[in-house]
Amino acid sequence: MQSALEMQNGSHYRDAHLRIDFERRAAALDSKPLILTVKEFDLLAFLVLNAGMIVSPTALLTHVWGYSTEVRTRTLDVHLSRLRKVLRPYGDVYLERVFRVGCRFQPCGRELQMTA
Amino acid sequence: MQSALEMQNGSHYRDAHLRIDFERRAAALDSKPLILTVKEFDLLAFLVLNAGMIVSPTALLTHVWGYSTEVRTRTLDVHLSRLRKVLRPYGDVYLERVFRVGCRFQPCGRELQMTA
DNA sequence: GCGCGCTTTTACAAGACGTTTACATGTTGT
DNA sequence: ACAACATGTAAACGTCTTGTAAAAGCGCGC
Repeated sequence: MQSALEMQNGSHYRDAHLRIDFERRAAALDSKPLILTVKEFDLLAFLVLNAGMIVSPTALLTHVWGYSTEVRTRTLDVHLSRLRKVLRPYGDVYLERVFRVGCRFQPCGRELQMTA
Repeated sequence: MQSALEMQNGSHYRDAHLRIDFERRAAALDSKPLILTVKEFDLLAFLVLNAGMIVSPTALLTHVWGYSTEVRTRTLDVHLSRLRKVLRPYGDVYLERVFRVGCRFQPCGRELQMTA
C-alpha cells in the first residue's frame, strides 16, 4: 500500500549534517546511513519538504497518516520523539516544536538548494 | 515457454565470490558451479542486473513471474529463501531484505564491471 | 505557585511482514 | 508408468513497525 505521502522524482536534500534521497527513500546523518521505518521516513520527508515552515499537527496527520481532521491522537508526538532520537544529537535542532502551533524542520548549518 | 525475464546476450557479472554468465544461464560461487532452477536463475539475474537498488516485491513478481500487480503471495519470499540457501554462506549478504520496501542484491567485495 | 492542558518519552500490545519447512501438484526424463 | 525435479502454497514461527497508554515534564494563564 502506497504511503500517504507522494514524492517528487529524483530530488535530494542536503545540509551540514543531513542528506536525503527522496527517490531512493534513503537518508544519512554525518555520512552515516540512517535506518528509518517507512513512517519515520515519510514524516521526515514531509517536514523537510516544508523546511522552515511551521506545520500543524493536523496537517501532518492528514498528509502523512491520511487521517481526517479532528482525530485526537498522540501518534504524531511519539513519532516525532522517535525521529528526534534517530537524528541525535541534532534532533532537537532539526525538529522544533512550537507550543500549541505545530512543528518545524530547521535546516542545520549551510543548506544547499534542493536539486532535481 | 520462455521465462518472463528477457536477458541481454553475452553479458557477465563477477565479484569476489559470485560469477554469472547471463547468456549461458550459468553461475558459480567461489568457482563452484551453482545448480539453479530456471526460476532461481531468473530471480538472481534480475536482482543482479539491478544491483544496489532496492526492488519492490511487486516489481519482482511482475518482471520475474509475469504476475499482475495486486497478487498476494509468499512465492517470492520462498524463492528468496531458497536462493539464500543456494548462496550460502553469503546468502544473507547478497540478498538484503529491506522491511516493507523490497529486496536488494548487494555485491560482495571487489566488484568487476559488468561486461558485454 | 498552582492548576490545567500540552508535550515528551518509554513500554507494551497487536498486527503486518518476512523466513523457513513441508507438502502438493505439475512437468520432465527415462 | 514411474521417479525425479521444479514450483506454488500453507503453516508455523520470528521479527519489525506502529498505535496507544501512561508517567513525567513543561508551558501558560491566573
